[in-house]
Amino acid sequence: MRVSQRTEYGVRAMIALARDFDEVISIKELAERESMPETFLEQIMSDLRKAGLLKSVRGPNGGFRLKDAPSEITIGRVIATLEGSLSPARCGSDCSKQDGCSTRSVLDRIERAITETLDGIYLKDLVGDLAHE
Amino acid sequence: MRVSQRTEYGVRAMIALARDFDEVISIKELAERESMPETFLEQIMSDLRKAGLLKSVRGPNGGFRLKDAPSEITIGRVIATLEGSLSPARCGSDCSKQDGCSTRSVLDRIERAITETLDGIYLKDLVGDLAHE
DNA sequence: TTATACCTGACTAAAATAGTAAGAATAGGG
DNA sequence: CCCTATTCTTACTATTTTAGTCAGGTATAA
Ligand code: FES
Ligand code: FES
Repeated sequence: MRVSQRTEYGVRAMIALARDFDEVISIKELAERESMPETFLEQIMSDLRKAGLLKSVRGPNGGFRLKDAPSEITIGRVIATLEGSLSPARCGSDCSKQDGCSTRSVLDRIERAITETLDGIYLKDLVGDLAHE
Repeated sequence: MRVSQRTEYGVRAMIALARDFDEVISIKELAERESMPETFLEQIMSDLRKAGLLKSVRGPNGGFRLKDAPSEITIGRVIATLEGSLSPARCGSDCSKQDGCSTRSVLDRIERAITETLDGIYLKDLVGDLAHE
């Protein structure tokens, strides 16, 4: 049930952008600051942009910035985007056997707990923290 | 952040044993009932036994039974055993950078939420549910 | 027009997962 | 005492996922 490295990078990138959310920061700069692999980060940023969490600026002096204010983006939204979903279940919400499935009822309760927790944490709540490799 | 197949099998096995917790049930029987791969289940049961969740009986008519009553075993204990821990963090609790680490503070909050949720669910609460492949 | 940076998709190496297989140890029944 | 059913232990293998790399294309400021 561990979170992927990819997700961790993404979260750290979002927090870094939240730190000075008025500036446009390039992938190169970001990767250096947070010591993350540049081309890998590129993919991750692309997904976050497609999900509507980031705005990108192309060309020289281009880069990324948050689409919304750090006080409006929850970490739940970030992780759900990167991880695909917050549910630990192996089968989708369309699984035909859902009804009365014991494993599912447990897994769904986990999802609810995670969602409630993470929807209460905003990027602005984390900008003061350090970012560690 | 998905739970492994292995963990799912283990949970289902525990619930099945909770259904008639006064009987000794063999791996073969269990694997058949729940349609799980027999030799894979064998490993899982072994771990659960080593963790003190099961008692085993060797020889003919042997098998497994719960060590404690279904009203005393939480699903949190089961999953923590199978999964190693309930924490989604990538680095252990001994990580030197823990202090003020942004990712960590988020991940620790997730762990707390999961733990609280799962420590409130006992095997006896799930015996009524069906088990699905 | 050129350098900078995002964008895209295909590719690869390593690690984790999901099993299989083989045999040793133990215990009950004839 | 032997046969058989079962757990126990370890080693191996195939598949999938993860974590990245690489090569090239596209937009844009200067
Ligand atoms: S197997 Fe899909 S919900 Fe239980
Ligand atoms: S890197 Fe281990 S706690 Fe942040």
